[in-house]
Amino acid sequence: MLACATALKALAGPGGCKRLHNGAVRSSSVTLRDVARAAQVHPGTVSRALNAETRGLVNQETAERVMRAAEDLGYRPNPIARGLKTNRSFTVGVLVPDLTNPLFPPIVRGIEDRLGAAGYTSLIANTDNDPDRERQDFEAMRARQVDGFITATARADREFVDETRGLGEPIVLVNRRLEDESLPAVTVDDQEGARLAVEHVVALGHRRVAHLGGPQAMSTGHQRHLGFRAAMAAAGLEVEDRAIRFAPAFVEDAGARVCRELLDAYPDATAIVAANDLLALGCYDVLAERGLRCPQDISVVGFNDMPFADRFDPPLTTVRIPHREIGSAAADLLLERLGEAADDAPQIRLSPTFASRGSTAPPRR
Amino acid sequence: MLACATALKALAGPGGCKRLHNGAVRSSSVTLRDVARAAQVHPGTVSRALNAETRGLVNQETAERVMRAAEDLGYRPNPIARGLKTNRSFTVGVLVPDLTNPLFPPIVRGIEDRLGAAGYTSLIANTDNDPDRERQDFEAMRARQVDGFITATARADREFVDETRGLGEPIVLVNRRLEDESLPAVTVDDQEGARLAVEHVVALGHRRVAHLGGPQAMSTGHQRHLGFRAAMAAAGLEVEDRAIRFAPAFVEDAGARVCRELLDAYPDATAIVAANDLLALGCYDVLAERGLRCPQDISVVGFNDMPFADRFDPPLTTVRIPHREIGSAAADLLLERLGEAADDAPQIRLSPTFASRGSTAPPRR
DNA sequence: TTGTACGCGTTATCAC
DNA sequence: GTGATAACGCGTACAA
Repeated sequence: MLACATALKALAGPGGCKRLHNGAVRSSSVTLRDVARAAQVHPGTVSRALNAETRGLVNQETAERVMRAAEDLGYRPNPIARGLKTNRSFTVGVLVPDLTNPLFPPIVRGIEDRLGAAGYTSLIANTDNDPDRERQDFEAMRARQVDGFITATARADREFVDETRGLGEPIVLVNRRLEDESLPAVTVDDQEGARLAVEHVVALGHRRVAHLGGPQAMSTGHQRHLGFRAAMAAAGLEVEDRAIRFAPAFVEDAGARVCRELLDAYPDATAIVAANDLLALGCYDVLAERGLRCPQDISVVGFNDMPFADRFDPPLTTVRIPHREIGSAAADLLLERLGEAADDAPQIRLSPTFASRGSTAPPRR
Repeated sequence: MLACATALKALAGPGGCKRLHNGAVRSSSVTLRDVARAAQVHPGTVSRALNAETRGLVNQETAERVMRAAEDLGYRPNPIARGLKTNRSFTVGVLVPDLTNPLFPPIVRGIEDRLGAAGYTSLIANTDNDPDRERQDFEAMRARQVDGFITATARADREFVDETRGLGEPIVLVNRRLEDESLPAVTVDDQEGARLAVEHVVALGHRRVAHLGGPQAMSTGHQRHLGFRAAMAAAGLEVEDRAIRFAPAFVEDAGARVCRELLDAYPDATAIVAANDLLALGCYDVLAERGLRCPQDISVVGFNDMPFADRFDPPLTTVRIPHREIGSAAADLLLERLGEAADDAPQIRLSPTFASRGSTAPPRR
């Protein structure tokens, strides 16, 4: 008996063996026509019978015969061919800055799980926040006929909007929003989150609270900054200019660098509200290098509740966001738009909660 | 002037506007034929001219004319159509148990970056270690005509091998290997890693060393166990049965549960070599709940050096593996096989290193 | 209700 | 060196 694998290799093409030695059926390349032959009908009929929406057009028992044949042969429609005809690939592009940033995996899973349940596959690309690379990924995905996009990348608004206009594919923003709210977006309520953070340290007795902000070109950085100011004002606390510094990126070393500036300019701060957990970790490093203890000497609050934040030393007090739900909500938004082109741009804001842990304590000074 | 976006929506099909008001060229759907028309040649010629491998068959200046026309029109070859003809999708399927497990993002990035550079796109699926879901993802990817697979999932060998046989697409294992080494695999040298861990604690003076092992059905769990035994023997240390327990999964709560059993059975252990960082974190929890201090009362060693392991309390001493390189090596292996079907099955073992941090110290008892 | 025929965008195999 | 033509697998008007 000729081994199936060998036969396949010899043929080096489609139409290989359909039955393995164990009797299991394997669709190496069984097409619509094969099913048609088996069911004694025309390929067109098979197409109709197998497609749920057109099944009504075909005789009940013919349909059943076809479906049984398809089942027997292990027929799997070829999405490539289907897409060529229908201009739909049932694929969506997901752009994130960096999958190794712990913020994104849960969001991506939220997206993928929801999209997968709806029969869509997601293509993931990491842009490293490089506009060129982002553009490139974008084009590559369009070339692959993705039906839509979900993006968590952060490009300057104008530029992004310009390139997005006239785009055939719907696009949903996740964990970021546009200033003019012209694109559907799912984020956490960043201002609310910042308020939770400020209220927490204020309740502990802090008065001299600093803000280690994120990039102001990103909506998260900007909104959290606004939220910080608003909450401080609401608490009747003055915010000096030197109490606020912005990191150019949401990464640890930027956080450390800017934290040094912040402490130099505002040495009597007793608490730092960071715009992001990684920035907060940068603070940890600076405090350690300056012999300051956290939380005894200075309290630190993060934002995002990244995985394992409760394992840090000290366990990070932080604003908790529903990562997974953010992803699935974005997927839902896109799914709606994939069906029928909508021209509204819902702005979904999910509520953050708060995780009080070991990096905050009442001030001693 | 009619807005382009509106026109597109009205047409609701291909062949929309090709030029935006700003003069930028956008390929809403410019095809080979459009280029052919523009360059005054036959579509076939365009195909040849644009494909690097067949370009030699076409006149130098004709080729240039075609390429310029393609450039001008912003032509992007449609991979769908190409795939239909060539039976290649330039897509590979990547299966991981769970992207939110911090071990995988760096590996996936290693894979994607390498694959992307070679013009391939990767489809990622999370199986949650559910065999049914894995099978399903596998089939879905085959249906999408992926050219090959890279999988980090852990299924029982036999089953997996059976379903893999006669598969047209090449497959590469990452971070796991088959007992019989019948499939190409890239892993770290797990036994070597376990040896590093054991030697470290032995050098610190530990004699009563316990092993919190991983699932023995997984090669990582199994190999690390073997490595532990071998290293202990090499150090002239006896390993009692009660000094070893296996967790059913590489997750924190399994680690905690089994760590309790381990400590109950072997209360005078002074060091625990865990098969994985998450299991080590489970140990942290149990030590804390029993009032034992780490490392003063008991030392703990992890495996993987997951991101932020140095931030834990205490900073986790662990075996360090080159996550990213593991991914890119796997991608390389697959890339080789995508070109020409090879029937060898290289077993690449990357060397682990060691990160000595705060969770280990000399024994006090 | 079902068969026919064509087209989606590309590549491959022929001629010329 | 280039053009014509036929596929690839599927969906879908249109005809029967």
